[in-house]
Amino acid sequence: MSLEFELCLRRPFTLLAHEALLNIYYSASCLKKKAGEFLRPFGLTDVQFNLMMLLKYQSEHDQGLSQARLSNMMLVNRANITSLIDRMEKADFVIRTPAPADRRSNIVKLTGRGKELLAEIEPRYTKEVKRIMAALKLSEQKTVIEMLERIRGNVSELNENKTQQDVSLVRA
Amino acid sequence: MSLEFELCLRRPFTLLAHEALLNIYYSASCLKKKAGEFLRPFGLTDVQFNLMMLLKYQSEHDQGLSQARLSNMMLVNRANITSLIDRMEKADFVIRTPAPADRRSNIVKLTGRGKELLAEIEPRYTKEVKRIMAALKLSEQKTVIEMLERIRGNVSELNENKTQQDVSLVRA
DNA sequence: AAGAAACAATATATATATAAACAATATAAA
DNA sequence: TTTATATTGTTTATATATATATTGTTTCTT
Repeated sequence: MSLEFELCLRRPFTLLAHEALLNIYYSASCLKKKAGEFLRPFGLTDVQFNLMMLLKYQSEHDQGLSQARLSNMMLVNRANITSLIDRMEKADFVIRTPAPADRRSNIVKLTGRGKELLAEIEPRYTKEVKRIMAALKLSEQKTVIEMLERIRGNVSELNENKTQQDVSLVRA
Repeated sequence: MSLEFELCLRRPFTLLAHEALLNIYYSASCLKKKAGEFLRPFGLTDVQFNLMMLLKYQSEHDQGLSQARLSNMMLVNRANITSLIDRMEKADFVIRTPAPADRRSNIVKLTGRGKELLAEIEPRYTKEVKRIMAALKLSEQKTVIEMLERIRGNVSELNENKTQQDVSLVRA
């Protein structure tokens, strides 16, 4: 269903580029909303779930990740990570410990309860992602990814939210 | 540049569907951020600009739109529109007047200042949208739109944020 | 017409987002 | 090694988002 229809617009878009842009934006909004509804019964927000997934899959041997690393991987401003972790720590999903090597840094890890909850949610989440994205064939999914990458390439050079360390880490 | 690279992930995605979903989500986030940076010098947020564009292009003969209509067209919860209009009214971008036909309803219109500002911003905004979306050929833009529509179709039947009036309005 | 249902705007509580500024710490450069 | 710069986490202020509840108002049903 077209955006024009979904948003009850009286007049069509005059610029295709703008319609495409708003489609990306609106689709993300729908997906985010859907994720929120799905996760709500588990007491999680989509952002919190995403953070837990990163802790599970992006940290070596359950070592956890620093708040700075998490914020880079999540597009979440460093300023938000503080309160986000605060809430998640209060809910006993994660724990925060001082990093031994760097006294500025905190290491965030999943708690037992966090791991259990994630184990319960993840298969259902994956199933739902597959169901929704089955709207596209695998080849089409690749096409969308590639096109979106091209668009982001035109938005800006590099996300300035990254540190030099991150950049070199990735280029390595 | 791949999401894996941009987010400095240590491990690749295991599920293509998930990678595609996160690409949509991340791309929208980048575009929103970019729009915010672009509009900031004019004293506007992306949401406020979007609202002003709707007032300009979606109301008949400058009649304005009700808050309810605006919230449907914007994906913004009705609860948010109140404070959004409050801020924009205070900044003299829009005015709110009671609807003559329905005493429950407010009509929102652009002020002179709002129109002037929009006239100043719009051509530059359009230029920037064109520049960014030039990453895709017109045929590709159509493809993206069509694919995203299919995905949204799988997310849910209909946005339950709409009133029956809106739905019938569109189907008319 | 009377009652039930729907609707418009508002208010409140919570959770992100943004930018900006800060203190403590670490690292690079001279 | 001192100095300059960069980084980490935090706090604050503002702007959306979500859900939920409430007050008028309108419309639909009977």
